[in-house]
Formats: sequence, C-alpha cells, structure tokens
Amino acid sequence: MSPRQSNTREKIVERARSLLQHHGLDGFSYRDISTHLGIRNAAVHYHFPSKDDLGLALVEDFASEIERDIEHAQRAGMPPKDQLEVYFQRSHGDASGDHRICMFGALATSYSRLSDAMQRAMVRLRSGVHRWLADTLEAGRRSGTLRFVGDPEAKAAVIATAIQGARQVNRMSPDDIVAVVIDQLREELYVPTSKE
Amino acid sequence: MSPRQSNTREKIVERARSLLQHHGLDGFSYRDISTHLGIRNAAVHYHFPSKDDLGLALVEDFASEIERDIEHAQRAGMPPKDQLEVYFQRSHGDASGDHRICMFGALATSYSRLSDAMQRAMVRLRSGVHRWLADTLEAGRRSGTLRFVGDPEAKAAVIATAIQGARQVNRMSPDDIVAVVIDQLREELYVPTSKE
DNA sequence: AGCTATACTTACCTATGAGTAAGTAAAAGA
DNA sequence: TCTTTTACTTACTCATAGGTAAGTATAGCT
Repeated sequence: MSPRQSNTREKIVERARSLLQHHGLDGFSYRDISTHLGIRNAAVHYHFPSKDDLGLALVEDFASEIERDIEHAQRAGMPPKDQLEVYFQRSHGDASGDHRICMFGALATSYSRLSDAMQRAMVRLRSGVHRWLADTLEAGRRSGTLRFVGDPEAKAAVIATAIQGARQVNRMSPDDIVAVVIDQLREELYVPTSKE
Repeated sequence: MSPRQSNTREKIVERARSLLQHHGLDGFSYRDISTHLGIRNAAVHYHFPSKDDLGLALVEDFASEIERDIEHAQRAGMPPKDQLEVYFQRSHGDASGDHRICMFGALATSYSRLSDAMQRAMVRLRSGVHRWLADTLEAGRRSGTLRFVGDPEAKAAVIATAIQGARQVNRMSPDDIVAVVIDQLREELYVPTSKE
C-alpha cells in the first residue's frame, strides 16, 4: 500500500536469518521468504538481487549486532565474568528457545562456495568474537574472577567452538546439550566466591 | 567392464561422504557423484534410489566405522588416555588434512528435514559416541590418568562439541583451530607424569 | 501539474535437481 | 544352452531454484 513506510527489507532479513539458522543457506529459497511475507518472489530480488547479496547482508547484519553488543559491554565497564554471562545466556537463549544454530555452524558447509566478500565477512566476524573472548578471559584471570590453564586464545577457542557445536547437536538430543555445556564451562571457569 | 567386480557402490559412498563432509547434504547432487566416477546419473539412483537412501547409507556407514573402532579399542583393553588420543588424532587428521567437517556438523542444518530413519540413526550415533566418551573420561579419572571437575557426561559434551565446532570453523581461520582446541583439551585433561 | 524514484507485481526464462522407465550387455545359475 | 539377475545406460519427466524484463501504483520533489 504505502511503499515508503513498509519495512519489507527488514522483514526479509529477519525471515531469511531465521531460515538460515534453521536450514542453512542451501536449505531455503526466495520462495520460503516471499510466501511467508505475503509478497512476490521478485520483491525479494528487488531488495537483494542475488542470493549472495542476501547472504552478505545477513552476515553483516549479524556482525554489526554482535559488534555493537561487545562495544556496549566494554564501554559500560562490565566485569569480565558478567560479559561472559551475557555471551552464555544469549547463546543458550537462541539455541534452546528457537532451536537456532550458530551462524558459523549454519554457514560452515556452504563456506567454500561463498563469495569472497562473504568469506571475508565471516573470517572478520569470527576473529573479532575470538579476540573479545580471549581478552575477556585474560582480564578475568588477572583480576581473579576466572580461572583456567594455558593460553587465553586457546581457551577462547575451546569455549567458542564448544558452544557452537552444542548449538548444532542440540536438536539431535533429548536433553539440552547447550545448557549442559555452558554449565560445565561455568564450573570450570568461575572462581568460587570466598565462602563456599 | 565386468559388473560383478566393480565396486561402484563403495565408490559412490566414498565420494558422497566426502561431498557431504565438505558441502553438506544440500550442497551436492547426484551429478557431482556420477561425473566424478565417470558413470551416469541413473547408475547412482540404481544403488541409492532416493537421496534419503544415500544419506542413510552414509550415516550408517560412518556409524559402523565408529562403533567398530570403539569396540576394538575397548576389547584391546586400551587405557582411557590412549583411547582419547585415538579420538583426538582421528579428528585432527580428518579436519586438517582433508578439511572435512564432522558428520554431525555437516548434517545439522538439514536435520529437521531428514527422514525419521536418518534422524534416529544420527541420535543413536551421537548418544553412542557420547556414552563412550563419558565412560572413558570417568575410567581415566578413577585410574588417575585424567583429571577434570564435574560430571563425566558434561565434560564429554564439552569435548565432543568443541571438536565438532572446531572442525567447522577451521576453514574460516588462518590457523589450525582444531589443533589449538585439542591441545588445550589435552593440557586441561592430562595429569602430568610423576616427574615434571 | 508533471516528473522521477521507490517499491513493488506479473510474466517470464533457463538451469539444475531428484527421480523414473525402458533398454542392454555381461555374468551366474539351472 | 537358455534364463535370470546384476549393473548399468539412454532418454526422458517434473518440480523448483535463482534470476530477469517490463509494467504499475504511490510518494516525494520541482
């Protein structure tokens, strides 16, 4: 009706991201988006000419969301342990509520066939999250609220991959693997408060 | 040219499994298999009428391979730490050499659209591996060669998901995440030998 | 009022996917 | 030797996928 106010583009991104995190990039079509929104297939092509454009938009949308959150947490001077908790709870919420799998996991199988731009965006995002996690772990260990052995980079890799992996197999198990994994990571990382 | 000795079926499985672990189930077609083997498309359909039949065969092939290895290791009375090492090295070999991702990761995005038989096969395989890992960890801790806090089931979940996740993001990183993750897991788990 | 840009729709095209039916050559069995 | 079975091939069908071209209604600008 009034093209100017309808936020079709945002709705497309929202829907596409849900489809991506449930079925992977090869697992949904433009039709799955258009029928859901009650529009025509070509309308999706209007906003995102090729599927590669759409994929790139999804990754960039996701990346800016994550980067915004990281920046916000750091600017608020949130303690390392709390920052970790935000990460844990976001992961658990996405996974257990909606059964969404992690963006990296969703795109892993498609990776080698993605455009250069998209591959670069993924690499950049992953290294950014990894950087933040490693720094947070290191800060937490220095201030005595977190404990772990070895290199913060390596520990960050274990934590990130475990959560990602857990989000993927969650659907294949009767119990909530994501919750189990996060609880185990907490038990290993958190220094008990004085009396315990 | 003698149909009886040509092991086309096995070659199909081999090729399909490689494609599955590189591109996911939606990421390859019968054509990718047939052209690689120099046969016609319908020949693949002869052995595996539907893609679901093929997928099921791949999962079952993979499962019997794993189950055979587990049984062998246990019957040989291999110590827990050595059993773990076999698991680590197999994972690292697959991931770093051929850049194959884990079967669970490869099928995660397709999971909800898989046949019941295939879903059941995946659940069964996952719980089998998990059972073995948890038992091995527990035995290792009891005998003093492995150390970790918390429930063996939970620790098994962390280890399995971390390796799986690492195998998926390995292609998105310049360094060998699988190696980093496995080394970190070793450092956390292995009890140093007496003099150190 | 008239023009332009935006946000679509209708109506296509082409490639590719899974899948099938009918035919064929060779080996195995009776 | 004749028949059946195995392991294919040729030659298709049909659905869906991504993508495009041309048309249309509305909003905003001049």
